Amino acid sequence: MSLKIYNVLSRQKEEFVPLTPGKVNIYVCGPTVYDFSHIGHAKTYVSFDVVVRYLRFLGYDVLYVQNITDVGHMLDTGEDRILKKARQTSALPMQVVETYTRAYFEDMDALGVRRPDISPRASAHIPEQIAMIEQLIKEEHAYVHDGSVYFSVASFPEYGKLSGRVVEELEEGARIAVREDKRHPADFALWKKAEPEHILRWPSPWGEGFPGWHIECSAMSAKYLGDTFDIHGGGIDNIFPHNECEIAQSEAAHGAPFARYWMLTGSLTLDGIKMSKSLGNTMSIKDALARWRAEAIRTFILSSQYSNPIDFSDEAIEAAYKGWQRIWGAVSLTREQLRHAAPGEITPDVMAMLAVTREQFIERMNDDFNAPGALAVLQDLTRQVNGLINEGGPQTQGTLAAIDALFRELGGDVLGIVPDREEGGADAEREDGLVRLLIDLRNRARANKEWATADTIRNSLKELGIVLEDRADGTIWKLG
RNA sequence: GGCGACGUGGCCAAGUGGCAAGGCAGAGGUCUGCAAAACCUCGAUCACCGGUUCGAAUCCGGUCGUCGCCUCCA
Repeated sequence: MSLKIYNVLSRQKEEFVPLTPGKVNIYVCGPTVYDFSHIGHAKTYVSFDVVVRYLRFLGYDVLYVQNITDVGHMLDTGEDRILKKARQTSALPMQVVETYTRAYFEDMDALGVRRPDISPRASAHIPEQIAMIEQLIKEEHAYVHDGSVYFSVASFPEYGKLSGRVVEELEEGARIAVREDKRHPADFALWKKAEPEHILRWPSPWGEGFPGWHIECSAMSAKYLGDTFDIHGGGIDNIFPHNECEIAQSEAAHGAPFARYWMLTGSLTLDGIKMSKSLGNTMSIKDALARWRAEAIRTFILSSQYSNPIDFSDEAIEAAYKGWQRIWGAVSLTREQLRHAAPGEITPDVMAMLAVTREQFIERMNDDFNAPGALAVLQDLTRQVNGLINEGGPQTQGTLAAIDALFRELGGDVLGIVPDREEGGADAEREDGLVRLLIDLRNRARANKEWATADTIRNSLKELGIVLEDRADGTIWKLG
């Protein structure tokens, strides 16, 4: 069975056939760096992280580009949001940009999101954007008015094909501000003339100004991925106008199809309400990471299909965390057993079971990256491994190593929820040694039926976040 | 008003024509010094109405409801 992707452009699931066999070029709309990233960003970027990880798992040579918007993203007051932040914090605009770009990568790193191959900044691609605008003017898809340049929606009949919007209806909409300088209310800015107080400015054929928000994605995706590329991703909330404008600009300028598959992630609500800067009900990734470990957040996000909306709540993420603990418990148990397992080959039964698991996992992921289904497969594996180790007696090195390898491959490499080892930094080994020493002392007490001493050690460790579990074959510990 | 998603057991959620995955919570059991973990067992006619079909959660029509977008937002 081959990979199928739900293509928003065609509104149906399609078999994925890359432009160039074996290679996938993918572009995902990145963040505007004027504030800390929130858990909505986490949903989108964790989702695409898994998409890219899975494509690589399948053997594709993936080139993943994700922009950093550091200019041109305006508020409806006409003020650039980065300039606004700079003014509020008495900082230079590029200081603001640098601060939040770094914070964004820190957050993504902490969430286990692998970095894109290229993270181009809008401000570093002004010449490319100007060149593209000139091309659009030449092709009569854009016009100049008083130092600004607008894209003419009327010149591109397919405008609206992604979002299902119809230009005529937009015209009637009362919510689109009619600007004197636009020929059509739906026309959008490619280049804006900079007023004297606007610090972020560049020279252009039309005078000093700055690029419109949409053009960066068109210019930078073309530069790094080509006029036509395989997958374009982003959050569903940007389908209109942003994504629609990208398509119009790119296809009008290049005379070639833009992205072939459009994948858009569902929005995230917080306690049932849409999270937005204007409403003020946001939760930053840093806040979330202070309360839950990254794997719990990833598991929560991957518990529903990427295209569906999800609601973030304490109950929901707690349930996801408990579910993750089951998987992690089986992985830890496997690795613990592996420390002193007898040499030996993998048994045929286990080999067959692992092969079926791997097959089912791939089947689920091939169905439009069905991560929830893939998680269910890992839960089945978890149940079988627990049964095998707890009831099936001691397992050989070969068996345990194969189980561990499969967890690493599917849960680790693809989903990013099974770490190579429990975190603990440089002191991890020392900590492990100390805990094992305490376990040894406690077990001597238990042998003498000194239950009070044994329980004191266990309870004290629990307060430090270390949980002991007495098994028939020995005591193991884990972080609670 | 327009566009688009969605409504599956207490909660989350997979499943696009053929006996309804998985997780969380709950109940009972096994194991255990106790605990924890684990394992076993137990639960849904899939919002409602009508239609197509031998057969529908899945297709079609309608009703009700929730959410997102249309203005900055991943």
